[in-house]
Amino acid sequence: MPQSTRPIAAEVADEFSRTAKVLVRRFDERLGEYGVSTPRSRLVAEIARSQPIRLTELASTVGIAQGTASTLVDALVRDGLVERHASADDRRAVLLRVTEDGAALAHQWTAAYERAADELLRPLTARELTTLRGFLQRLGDAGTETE
Amino acid sequence: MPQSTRPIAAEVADEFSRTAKVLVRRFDERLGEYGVSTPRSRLVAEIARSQPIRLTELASTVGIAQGTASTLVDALVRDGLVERHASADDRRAVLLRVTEDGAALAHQWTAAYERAADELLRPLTARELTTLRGFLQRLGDAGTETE
DNA sequence: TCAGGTTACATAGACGTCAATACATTGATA
DNA sequence: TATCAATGTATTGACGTCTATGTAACCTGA
Repeated sequence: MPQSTRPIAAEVADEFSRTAKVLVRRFDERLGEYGVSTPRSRLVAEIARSQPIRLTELASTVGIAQGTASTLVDALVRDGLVERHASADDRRAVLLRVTEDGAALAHQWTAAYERAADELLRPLTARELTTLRGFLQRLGDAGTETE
Repeated sequence: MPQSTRPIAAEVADEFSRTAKVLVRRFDERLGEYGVSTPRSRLVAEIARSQPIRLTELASTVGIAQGTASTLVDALVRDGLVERHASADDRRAVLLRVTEDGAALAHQWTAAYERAADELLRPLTARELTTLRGFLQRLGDAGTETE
């Protein structure tokens, strides 16, 4: 009966894609109650945590392309949550900071993000979460290394 | 030293998002060599595997919204890889089948997809992959259940 | 038989994302 | 100092994705 000739790796890839989409959707639902999308929330949180931070560093920390970060930050600046400052050292660089409004919202959104994470990942025990984090890091790092 | 006041769940959520993006990107690179995107490849493969299949069923199997599936299938039909047939039973329904060309490409793309999966998931052992699959299923299923 | 709710699909508009490109600045080298 | 490659951002065009909505067909109960 089991015609599972489908390789385990392919199955995991399928499942990964599925689960990633489901989780993204649920995160967006949770954060949507606060009137913010997940990407915006993550960007503001990261800027608040590491300010002042360069655009490129922000992009790589959050794991998005530099161009994407540029566009998203643009919207945050338009909304008055983030400010761009020229760097004194390097006039090409842009240093990002949150505004007062941005800081307040960042605080609120970070809490909401953490609650959502806690809730959505509840099916796994703390021990399993640690294992999962290890798996994810190994998968994400492979190929990024010194090769 | 460790100021890891950041909850483990939030860290895992961050890492999940990061890794998902990295993997998606790498899959696209691999499959791009065959002139196809990952979503297109997965759709054609699933249609080939389960034909004739309804649009809605296809969408839920692959884990995308029905409207998205509709748009993507549209492109596949335009490219002559997939055909839409009216269902005899239910005139609202659309039954999807691959064309001869589609079947040939599906075969090739499925192989490429499986090779890519095997390669990208190589950092984990077979045993770990099984564990990971279980984690993913539990995360994805939670909330979808009989509640 | 027909009215109203449900289901299947298509379409529209918005968003996040990427790669590729353009531009300004920097740094290293001749 | 003049030049040229490398670096930091912004912009552009394409794609996959979602939700919300529209339309047609189905089904059920009076």
